[in-house]
Amino acid sequence: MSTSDGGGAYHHGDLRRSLIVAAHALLRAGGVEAVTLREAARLAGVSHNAPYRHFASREALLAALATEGFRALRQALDDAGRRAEPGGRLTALGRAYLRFADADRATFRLMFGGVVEEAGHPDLAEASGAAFGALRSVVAEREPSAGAEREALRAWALVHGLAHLVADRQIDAERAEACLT
Amino acid sequence: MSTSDGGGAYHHGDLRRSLIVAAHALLRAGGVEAVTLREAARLAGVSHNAPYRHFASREALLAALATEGFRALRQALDDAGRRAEPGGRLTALGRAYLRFADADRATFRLMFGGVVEEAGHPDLAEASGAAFGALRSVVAEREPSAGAEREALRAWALVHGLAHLVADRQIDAERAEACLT
DNA sequence: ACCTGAACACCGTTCAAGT
DNA sequence: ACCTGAACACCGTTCAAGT
Repeated sequence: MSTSDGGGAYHHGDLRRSLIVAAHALLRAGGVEAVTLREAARLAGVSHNAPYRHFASREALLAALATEGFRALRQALDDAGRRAEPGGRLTALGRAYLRFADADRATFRLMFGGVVEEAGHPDLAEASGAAFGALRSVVAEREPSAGAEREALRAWALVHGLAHLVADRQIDAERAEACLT
Repeated sequence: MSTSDGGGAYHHGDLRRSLIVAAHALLRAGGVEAVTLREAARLAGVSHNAPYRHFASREALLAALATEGFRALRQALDDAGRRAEPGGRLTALGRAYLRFADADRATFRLMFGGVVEEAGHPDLAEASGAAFGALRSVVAEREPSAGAEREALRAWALVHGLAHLVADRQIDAERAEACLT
């Protein structure tokens, strides 16, 4: 009801969301360093100070972006896993992982760039844990033998490394996908 | 002669180097966002404007840090390759790569974080190319068969992914090294 | 609750000088 | 050549108000 009642007094039914959308646009366009509270506020049409009602600091806004990124990644991994036959599940998840990195390089880098530390951002830690959990469980299901943990870690690292190389434009997404077997 | 003649008029025989050292300390202590020209100048004992004699912009300073990082990485890879027997060369390089990421996480992230683009920084592009070349040549020497390119890329991605996981503190360096076989 | 304007200490960058 | 001080437009963050 608060979203569409058209009241004129407050600009937004959901300023928090507007700020995240604006910040995401800034992130995609110019990387982390282009994400500023003041510019996000400008894009959302509010004063430079309004964001503090929703984010305690610039880092909190960045943490929210990273959190959304991990949720989207987890969603993509889950969808890929559901659509694949059991035998091809790991490859399907790997492809989804690589496509995520390729489609939103800036967010991928924010998620893994160390600018926001998970400590002190429980939502972020939870979202990141959930995304890794989705990947790990599928890896584990394919490697139930002895030495499974090491093989699971290798598979994870391979996908993760390929994703970084894709995000850094060192290789293109197709070559990366061909490495998944 | 200019380094130690103790002339009092100019603070430094090599302000450029002093600034890089200062910026590196800032990078290690607080990540990319903590690297500012003004603070580096302060640490070097010069006015906030002096750095512009040596770096055209903040990004140029960051590019210099990344360049030094790639040179150090290349050095570490070369040393590791020289010390290893031919059969264990790839593993040795992988270990050196992981140790580099573990020892200087912030620089590793700067090198691969996308904040500085290689285009427009030829020194950086050259240093990065040289480091990758060292890795690639050893990978290629171990995989001379058909499908070699794909296997080389897999090996590279594995090491790179492990290094990122180490830099992000998702796994520790020992577990990562155990994955190199 | 949610928003605003003024204020403070920072930063990158430029300019006009000084030796 | 190399350095300085003043200046400008930004930014994060805080404070005192307004509805």
